[in-house]
Amino acid sequence: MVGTGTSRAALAYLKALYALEEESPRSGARGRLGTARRVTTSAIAERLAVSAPSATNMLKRLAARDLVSYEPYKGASLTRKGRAVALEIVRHHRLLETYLVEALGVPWEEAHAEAEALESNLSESVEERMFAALGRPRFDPHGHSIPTRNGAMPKTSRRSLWDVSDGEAVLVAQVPDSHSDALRYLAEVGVLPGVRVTIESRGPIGGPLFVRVEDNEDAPVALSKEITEAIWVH
Amino acid sequence: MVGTGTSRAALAYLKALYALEEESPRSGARGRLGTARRVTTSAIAERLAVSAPSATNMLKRLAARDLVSYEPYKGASLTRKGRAVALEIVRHHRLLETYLVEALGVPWEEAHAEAEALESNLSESVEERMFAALGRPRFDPHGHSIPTRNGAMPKTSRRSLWDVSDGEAVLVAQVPDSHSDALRYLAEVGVLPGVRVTIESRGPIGGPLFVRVEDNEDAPVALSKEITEAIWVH
DNA sequence: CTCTTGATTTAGACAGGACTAATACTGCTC
DNA sequence: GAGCAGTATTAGTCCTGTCTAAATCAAGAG
Repeated sequence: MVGTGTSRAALAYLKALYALEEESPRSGARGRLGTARRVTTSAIAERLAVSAPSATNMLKRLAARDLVSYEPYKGASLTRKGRAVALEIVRHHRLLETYLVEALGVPWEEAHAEAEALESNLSESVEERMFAALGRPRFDPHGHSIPTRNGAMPKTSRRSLWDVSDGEAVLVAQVPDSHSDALRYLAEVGVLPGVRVTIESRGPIGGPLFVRVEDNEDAPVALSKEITEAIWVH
Repeated sequence: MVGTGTSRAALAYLKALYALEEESPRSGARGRLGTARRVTTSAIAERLAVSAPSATNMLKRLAARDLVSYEPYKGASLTRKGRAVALEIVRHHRLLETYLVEALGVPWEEAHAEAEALESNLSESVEERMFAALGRPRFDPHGHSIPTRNGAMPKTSRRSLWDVSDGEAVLVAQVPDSHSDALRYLAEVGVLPGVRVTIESRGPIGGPLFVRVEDNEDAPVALSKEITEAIWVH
């Protein structure tokens, strides 16, 4: 299993922390080099649908095990050790998603939840077999890159579809993995990783983006600000 | 996942209870018809490597949820409801074992442990997909029959190899699924489900059984009483 | 019928996780 | 620099599951 001796719940916190560190600060090209971006207690609590005190409580325990560095009122961040565990489980998750979709035909939008249920009990040995069976994939079905076994995470584009200017054509790199309704819709209109899309126009301030999908003669599809912010392109 | 709302630990108890009910009483052709064979607290505790008080405690809680019928000092047995949950998880377990071996090439003797780790988080949907991918198998790699989805358990032979008389030839129906050392050995010498074997001779009282494996010109293999008692034939 | 022994259960603690209510801190505004 | 709003943390409970030590039951031996 993962990060031996680390409970399912603790792993969930580490994973959430990892995700929040990744997505949040964009840190405006600043704050790189060890300036560990701290994540607030409430952000974690919200992400895990747990009360704030529960989060505080768990963060303190994870800190005691040197998996996160936590300073009261200042938020938390993963230690090197905690990051390794988080990456291990992210790898499990994404590999499982890929396997479920590719090998077992699980629908795209259900893969995330199924993988989440299984990820914390997947052994390294089975993981390795799935990895080989899939041909050592580098991306999961949503376009997220799969960390390597020794915990290296390939860099990916961080430009969101929302930030693309009108008329520009870009390649979809990744879409979110949760929110199955949204995923079902994206699959339906063909906005998938690897597909080229062009911004046709956009509605008034904060309004929807009208996107033309390659090889699709239909009317452009309308996508909300929220979803286009979560779609990354290059 | 399984038996919704039932924790991993509780499921382990139900599964153990099911296994113990199955293997124990042989009930000398008597005690059929509803005479629910009661399993002792200590048998469960031993099986799960847990203290006796822990077992008592859990049995009481399972009884409160109407999953087992439990009477102090008299042992416990599964209720209809508990049996259904147990069978569901047994199905998950055996299907997973089969899948791991067939589809992913996990070694025979490791399948049990890997399946155990995953079984309680397998959704019905993924289970169904694995079942279909395998061609709706009826037996797992150790020859145990896989309960149907609606909880019916096909009857199997209950004659143990130990009880076969000298010179008689029988077909191996099933071998145990745990004890990887023993399994590795059985695989090595070719004593597998579906293989025909003949009892050559047996050592002095309680001594090893010497078994000749079909199509194998080598010397007969020696198998202990313990292992031959756990191998079922027809 | 009583005693002894071994299996079981009760009692009492503890660790992990989660919650609500109450308190304390931080940082922004004036 | 004081006040306030909002965020975080502490306090105190609860529920699972597990353990050890102590008490209790059941059943066979005499």
